[in-house]
Amino acid sequence: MKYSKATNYALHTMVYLIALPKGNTIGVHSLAEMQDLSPTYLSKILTKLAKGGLIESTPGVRGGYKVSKAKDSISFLDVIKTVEGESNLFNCSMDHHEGCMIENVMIEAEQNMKDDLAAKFLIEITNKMDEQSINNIKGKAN
Amino acid sequence: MKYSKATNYALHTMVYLIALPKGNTIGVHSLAEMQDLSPTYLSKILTKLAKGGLIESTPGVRGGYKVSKAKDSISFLDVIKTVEGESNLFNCSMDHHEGCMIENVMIEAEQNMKDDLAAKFLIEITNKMDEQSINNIKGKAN
DNA sequence: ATATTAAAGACTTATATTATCTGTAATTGA
DNA sequence: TCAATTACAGATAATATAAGTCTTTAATAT
Ligand code: SF4
Ligand code: SF4
Repeated sequence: MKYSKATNYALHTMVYLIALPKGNTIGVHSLAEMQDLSPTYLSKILTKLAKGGLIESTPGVRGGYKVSKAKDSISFLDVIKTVEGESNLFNCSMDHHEGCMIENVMIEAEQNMKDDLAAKFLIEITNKMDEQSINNIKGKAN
Repeated sequence: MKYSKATNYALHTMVYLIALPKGNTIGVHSLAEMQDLSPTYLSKILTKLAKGGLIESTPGVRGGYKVSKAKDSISFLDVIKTVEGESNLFNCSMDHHEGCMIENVMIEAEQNMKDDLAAKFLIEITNKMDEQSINNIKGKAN
């Protein structure tokens, strides 16, 4: 059981987007280049984040992506939920779920993780980025 | 990201083994039948649990499996760790991990889940099984 | 108009999970 | 000793999911 690479890419991308000056956008090409991955693949992930309401996009010349919420309000959980989906880590395929105690235990444990992830904000990561990286990103903004 | 079916099978199997009278063993055939799955596949999972020290096996006629620790000491985490392995949910493939703050956040969140799973014991599930199920298992002991 | 950008869908490839098949070794009991 | 029973190991196959590519379309600014 592992988080997908897509989650990794999404988290890093969000950190970059948060580092952008307010209102600026950056294209998927630059974002992919910084993470050394294919733009088309990252594009899918960005579309997911956009549909999830975390970022917004503008097509066309000088278009790109920017965050669509207050930068200090975006939690790790927000990103992970959007990319990985909402379903539970443990899901039994049987159909007599009512009152299942095994599921209850698993769901409760998972909730502890989620609570923690909901209280951790990406801006904390961005705030600790070094000056050079920040300037690098700003330089790539549209 | 999901827990594997193997984890589900392992948890149920452990509940059954804990329900057995102390010292009794039960074969993989019966355990698989109760969960409606292939004995050979379950066998692999049981071997893993045995190597992990949670259960012990005796081959040969009237052999089978039994728990190898105090029944009230076996936690959900014990089982999950044995089946799913020890690696972290989030693992970045880059090689500059030192002091990575993203990883720190993820690992800490995961630890909250693990702490909870380590405090939940399978015997609680067994204790709440109905009489009929318990007797069914006892009847299949060797 | 044209260049640039995101979005969408079909498709392929890679990887992990799930499952089966076959054979071997250990143990019991007749 | 012999036969039945059981766990164990390894190869293989089947399936599901994730990861990544390719191509086309649509929107936008200059
Ligand atoms: S008891 Fe719960 S986990 Fe077990 S088979 Fe039923 S629903 Fe699934
Ligand atoms: S900062 Fe952390 S998560 Fe990001 S690439 Fe480096 S090691 Fe991986």
